[in-house]
Amino acid sequence: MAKGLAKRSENYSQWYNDIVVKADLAENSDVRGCMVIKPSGYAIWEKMQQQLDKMFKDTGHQNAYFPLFIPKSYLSKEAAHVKGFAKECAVVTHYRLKNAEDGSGVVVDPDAKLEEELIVRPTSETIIWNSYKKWIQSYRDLPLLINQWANVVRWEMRTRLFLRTAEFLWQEGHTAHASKDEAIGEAEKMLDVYAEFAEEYMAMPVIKGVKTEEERFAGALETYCIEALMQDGKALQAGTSHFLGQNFAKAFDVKFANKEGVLDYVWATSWGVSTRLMGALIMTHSDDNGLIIPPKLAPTQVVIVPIYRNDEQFDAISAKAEELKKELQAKGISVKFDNRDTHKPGWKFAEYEFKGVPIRLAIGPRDLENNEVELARRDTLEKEQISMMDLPTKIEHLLEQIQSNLFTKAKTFQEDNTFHASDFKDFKSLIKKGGFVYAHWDGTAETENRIKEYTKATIRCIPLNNKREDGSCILTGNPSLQKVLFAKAY
RNA sequence: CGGGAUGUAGCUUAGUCCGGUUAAAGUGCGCGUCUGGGGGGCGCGAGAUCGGAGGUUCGAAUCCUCUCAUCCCGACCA
Repeated sequence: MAKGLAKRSENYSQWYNDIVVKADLAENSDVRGCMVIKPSGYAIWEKMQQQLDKMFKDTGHQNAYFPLFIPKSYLSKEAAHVKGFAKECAVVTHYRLKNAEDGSGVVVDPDAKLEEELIVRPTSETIIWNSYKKWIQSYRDLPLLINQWANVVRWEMRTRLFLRTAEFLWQEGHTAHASKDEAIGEAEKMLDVYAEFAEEYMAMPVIKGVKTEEERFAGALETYCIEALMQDGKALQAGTSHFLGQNFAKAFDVKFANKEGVLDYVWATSWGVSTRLMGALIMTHSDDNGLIIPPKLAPTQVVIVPIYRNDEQFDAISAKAEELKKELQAKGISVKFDNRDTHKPGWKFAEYEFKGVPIRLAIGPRDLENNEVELARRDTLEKEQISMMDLPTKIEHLLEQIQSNLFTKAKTFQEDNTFHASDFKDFKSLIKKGGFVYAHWDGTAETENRIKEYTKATIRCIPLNNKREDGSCILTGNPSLQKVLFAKAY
């Protein structure tokens, strides 16, 4: 086990925190609830961004940027929306500081009070729809498919690095459509994009579904989500996509003339994923030896560590390593040759293992003599001596293998920890154990809340393409048409 | 905002109950040296006005008062 890292089995949340801090991904800042994302962590986020951005563009979206500050009056235009966010908004009330008269520093200048307070965006629906009103007049202006990469602020009481922070980074897509069906199609399409990203790139299996009314986004008619299962048996919502109906169009008076010249409100969607995905990535794959990053998101996929006793050996190894590095780079593989003389090989091994680099190559004098390298893979911790012959091709294939192995492992874990409850007693013990639990539910918010009260478990989603099966609610015994997915959640 | 706790070196902490030389350790940092195939050994060194203010005392990290800050548990949550 890695030094200074808690074991998952003993203290899961300590383990998570240790990984984030010791793998140098992020740290708490002096600003309560806010984090500093360090270079190692930000590099992974950039890989995620790059891929998602490409997928958004491939599905016809364009990036734009809207203001950080939202006039208070905008936020209050959609009733359900403001209700959902009111309790966690940061508010700007003044625009100037001045020197304190007693010389103790600066104070807020009471003369610089804003006419109307500005809200630091918790999400941007309102300010964006205020613009859309000006942009949309005709069916020819539709669909409008916009995404923005931004930071948002939600004043959380209890925060955890990446999983819940007061300020976080995300993307938010906001689209406008001429028809209801098209908007629903868009929300579903983006959910598919998220699911594909999660499974193909993060190697994290997810369940696609819709939220119950209780769990729905403030202002949405339907909230779609992808839910993932973490190693401690708790669920994590990894992405959401909302069908907003005409709620925002009505609140901001966004109408368009259709082909017949008749005015109608436009139909809307919004969808987002955040730096919370970093938390999901960490908790899906990592082990008691540290972080594990799937190759497709690893900023460094291969690291080469030289082992030597003198300058002569170092020079010979460096020449070989540089050559190998070029060959790997030619195949689009990101490589780091760690030629620092300030750290020893053993130290470097531990370091890269902890930081989750998928493949490590060690080259020493013995290897050079035999035309071999020592190859260690992070996912299985296996080490083997392999010939330099065709090494780049072997590594290329191995990276693909590691990627698929991580997904398979996570998928197996998810399957092994998915259960079906037959009655409430059964349900309680399954939930206590952790994992996804399918159970019949009578469809009422009241029952949902009572179950939450008794067990702390919530309905994560009603899976898409769910099997219809008649049954009776585990709590009330009332008729139910299908089982829904319960779990304790982050 | 209710309940509980803690502030001592960059970090983690001991010392506080029961006041007494120059405030201790691990880790990290710097230098030297032996080293180098899994976080290495040895030696030397820098680094703390003990959260802040006031008080009690011959003497305060330690006792008292006030103050500031942070953390944990609850209500809320991408």
